[in-house]
Amino acid sequence: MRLSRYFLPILRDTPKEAEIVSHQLMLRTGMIRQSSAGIYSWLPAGFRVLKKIEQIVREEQNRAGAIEVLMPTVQSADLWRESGRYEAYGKEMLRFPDRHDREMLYGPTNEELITAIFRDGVRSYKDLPRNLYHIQWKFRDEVRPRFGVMRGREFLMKDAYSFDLSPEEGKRAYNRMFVAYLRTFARMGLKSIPMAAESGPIGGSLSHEFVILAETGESKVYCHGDLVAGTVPAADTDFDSDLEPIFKTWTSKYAATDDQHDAARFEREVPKEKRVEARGIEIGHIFFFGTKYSEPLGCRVQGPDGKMITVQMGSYGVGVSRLVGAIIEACHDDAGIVWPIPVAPFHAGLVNLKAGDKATDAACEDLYAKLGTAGVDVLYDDQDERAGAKFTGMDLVGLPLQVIVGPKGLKDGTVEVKDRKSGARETLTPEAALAKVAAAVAAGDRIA
RNA sequence: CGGAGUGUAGCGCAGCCUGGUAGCGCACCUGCUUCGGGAGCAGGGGGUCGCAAGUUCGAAUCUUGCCACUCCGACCA
Repeated sequence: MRLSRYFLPILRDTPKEAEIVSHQLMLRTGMIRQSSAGIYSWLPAGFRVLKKIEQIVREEQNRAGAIEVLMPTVQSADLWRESGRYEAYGKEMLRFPDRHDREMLYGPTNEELITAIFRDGVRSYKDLPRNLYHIQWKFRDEVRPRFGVMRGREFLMKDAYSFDLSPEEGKRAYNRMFVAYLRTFARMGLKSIPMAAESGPIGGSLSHEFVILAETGESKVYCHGDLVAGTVPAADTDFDSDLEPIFKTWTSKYAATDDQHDAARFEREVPKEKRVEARGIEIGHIFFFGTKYSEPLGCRVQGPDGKMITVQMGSYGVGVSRLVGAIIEACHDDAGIVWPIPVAPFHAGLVNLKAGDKATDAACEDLYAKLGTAGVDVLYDDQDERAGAKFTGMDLVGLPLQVIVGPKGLKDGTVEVKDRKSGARETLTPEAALAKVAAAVAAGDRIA
């Protein structure tokens, strides 16, 4: 993409409504604009990041055997009456009548709808186990939205729902999502920690929150230090195998959110030097809740003995839009965002230090074409303007690599490659620069 | 929903106390000079001062009501 044809409205000053760094940086780098409290438009750069995160989530869901569907944002109140949640949900649910005065709502979650869909589509125990997910906008009319996309009213969420014949099978489904989540967040450059959690209004018995540590986290968390550097299951993990050992490894050490924290147990089980007390951002939450929804909604299948079996369910959420903010909270420095390669809006910036100079333009055009061919997403700063303003823009926007091309270097047949994270610069031939960037991008898409 | 604040150009702000018809920095447009890391000079465009009512000869400024947004708390992916 050429900057001269792109829409990247950068702000030099920080808008005053933004309190936390991710919100400030998202506004400044032209990723989002607020349209009303807790509701945002995604501008091109932000939308790219959102889509990259969404795609990683999708790939790992698919890898774990979940099947993608798409349910609507607007739902009818009827189903919610069946589950009993229409009254229970309260003011967080946005309700409105349609033209026939039917009661409608903007979905805050989808347990009811997916259960009805699944119920109406299966008859036999042979149709289980299944896990259906979708990635769709949700709306929860929060009393107090804040922190930009970290706590908006409208947000993009991946929610998966598992259907099993027995609690034991249900636990296996839970484990599959548990492992998928560890991989999902690791692929985005995050160190997520599963923590015992309260199941809250969704209900149920087994629940873990996936949390990343960040100063601006909303809640206090406590865990064993070993969990921060835990080993993430590899891509070739067999999701049909027994994943309980992986689950045990990750849950045997102490980790709890504030509301579940047991100070005495923490001190008993975790040696002093390993105790981590920090703030955390919740980026995923998984629940096993048995028949809480399948029972009232009548989601049953016929078993081999001819008897009806009420399906065991779990639900598994990832805050996709929240992750954009969460990643920035975890990955930034004084100069701006430092994107992990897999979620960066562009892998690399190509900077023309002297647009209008024939040799420089030609070298840039050549590199631009070749980087594209090599599978590198490039933002090409081709603007015929004063050079200075561009570079800090690249740093602010946080592109992982920058290829800097100017007449002086070209005299010696070289360009510069700058690494955003370390700030290191290397003087290379254009061919070597191309190879280096392509290799870095390929390496960056693997789990470290 | 309780408490506290803020609304003046795209962003950041001054002006309001002590009413006289709007200003600064950045951004934007034009020209010239510049050009290896957030350029300089000159010229210029853009605002019914959140909305409404009131007071007044006259309201960004005073009064009242409303709306929006932000922060702290309670609540939450």
